[in-house]
Amino acid sequence: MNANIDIENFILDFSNSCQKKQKKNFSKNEVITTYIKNRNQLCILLDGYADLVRYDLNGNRTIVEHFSKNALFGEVFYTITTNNELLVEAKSNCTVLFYIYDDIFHKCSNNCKFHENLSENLPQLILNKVTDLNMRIELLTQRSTRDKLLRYFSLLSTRNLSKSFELPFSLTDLADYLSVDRSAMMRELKLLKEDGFIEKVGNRIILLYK
Amino acid sequence: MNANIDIENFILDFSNSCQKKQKKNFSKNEVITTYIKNRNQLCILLDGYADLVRYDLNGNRTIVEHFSKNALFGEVFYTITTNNELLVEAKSNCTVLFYIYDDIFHKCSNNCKFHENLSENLPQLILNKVTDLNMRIELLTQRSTRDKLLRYFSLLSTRNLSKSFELPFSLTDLADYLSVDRSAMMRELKLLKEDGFIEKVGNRIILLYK
DNA sequence: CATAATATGTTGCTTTTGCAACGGAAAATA
DNA sequence: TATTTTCCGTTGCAAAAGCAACATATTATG
Repeated sequence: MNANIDIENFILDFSNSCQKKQKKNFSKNEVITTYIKNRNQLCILLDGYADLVRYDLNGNRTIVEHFSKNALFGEVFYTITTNNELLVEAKSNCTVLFYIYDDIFHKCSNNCKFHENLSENLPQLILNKVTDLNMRIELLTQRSTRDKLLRYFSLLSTRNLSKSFELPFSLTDLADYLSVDRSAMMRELKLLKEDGFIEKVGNRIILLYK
Repeated sequence: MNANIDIENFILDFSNSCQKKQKKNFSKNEVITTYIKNRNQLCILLDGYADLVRYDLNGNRTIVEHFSKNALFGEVFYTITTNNELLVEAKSNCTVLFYIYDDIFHKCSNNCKFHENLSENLPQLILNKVTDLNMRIELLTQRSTRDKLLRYFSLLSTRNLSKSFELPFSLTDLADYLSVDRSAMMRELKLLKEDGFIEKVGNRIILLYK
């Protein structure tokens, strides 16, 4: 998000040199990849939206991360310790670059342009991921559904530089993202409207407080 | 944790060259640093234990991260958007290296050994942080206090390669780490004992299931 | 060692959340 | 366009979690 690097050029080089990579298109709702230990797959979302989703043994679905253009994902970011399924699902038509690495920070033997760019830009991209994850943690540590909603709305408001913004999720998915029950979230959403904190027009939220 | 880099040597060089850094000692319960926007401070915990703690407007205390030897912290990892206080508190006697950076990934003009090592090792250290944060998120997305406890215990069990392990937290702090009410957590802990899931001897937990 | 401070353990009560179920709206698909 | 599927919105009831208060144990500290 706050990357001051030339990601467009990076992506371009990423796509045009070296062999251990592959570009693929996906339609909405297709599974882009699953996280499997030791496969060493790194992915970049070139276009579209996708979610990292976990299905646990109780049947709960959790949206672990929400990815948009230029997001990095793959099991390199994950220490896989559970038997839970971890899937990346396309939420729109997507273009994804897959890359299999030996050592993620080392240049390949070919000394190709792609790897030069990768090792140059990867640290900053990963740092961006850290700040994203820290924001996610701030959301999840809110103690009530109301606080989670308000914190999330405030975040979107800041990002959009406006008190009025579109939700990037369906309400069903928002509940899975905040890790709460959908009907309980709907109830809280209604209370927030009744208490004059927000207005909701379709998929658009308008914050009414200071 | 899974860093296959020579962190001891890194730390050594970190300590012995270049000027924009400072080594300090802290006693238990002292505040090591607070997160302040745009100060560009990066810290490495050379020794001891420390917590990143957030105090919110409702008076809740949350342990955002728990740091041990060689952990990286500082506002570079954080997009500070709230008015909440973010403090790093020493949980034992600590030695901390502070470093003020201009551009975190660029070598300084001196071309010193410290910066050479920093830019070499930082990416891997940050990647480790990502995997830590992802585990933290997995914990926090558990839907009940029971599931949070069991997930956390399972994690410690894996780390210690044993069904029996010491808690690195007081129970009060554990509640703040899992983002739940302490008394509710104590109740759940009792139920876990009664239901035969765990045994608890002082600060030691023993897992009794498969 | 005495005393203060902090942590553990417990409980009754209240509030919040989850669960299950349903009808209607909207969107996807044949 | 008709029909199926998914999503939205709601509710009653049950379960879980939070709050407040307290007693006891343990740990720091003068």
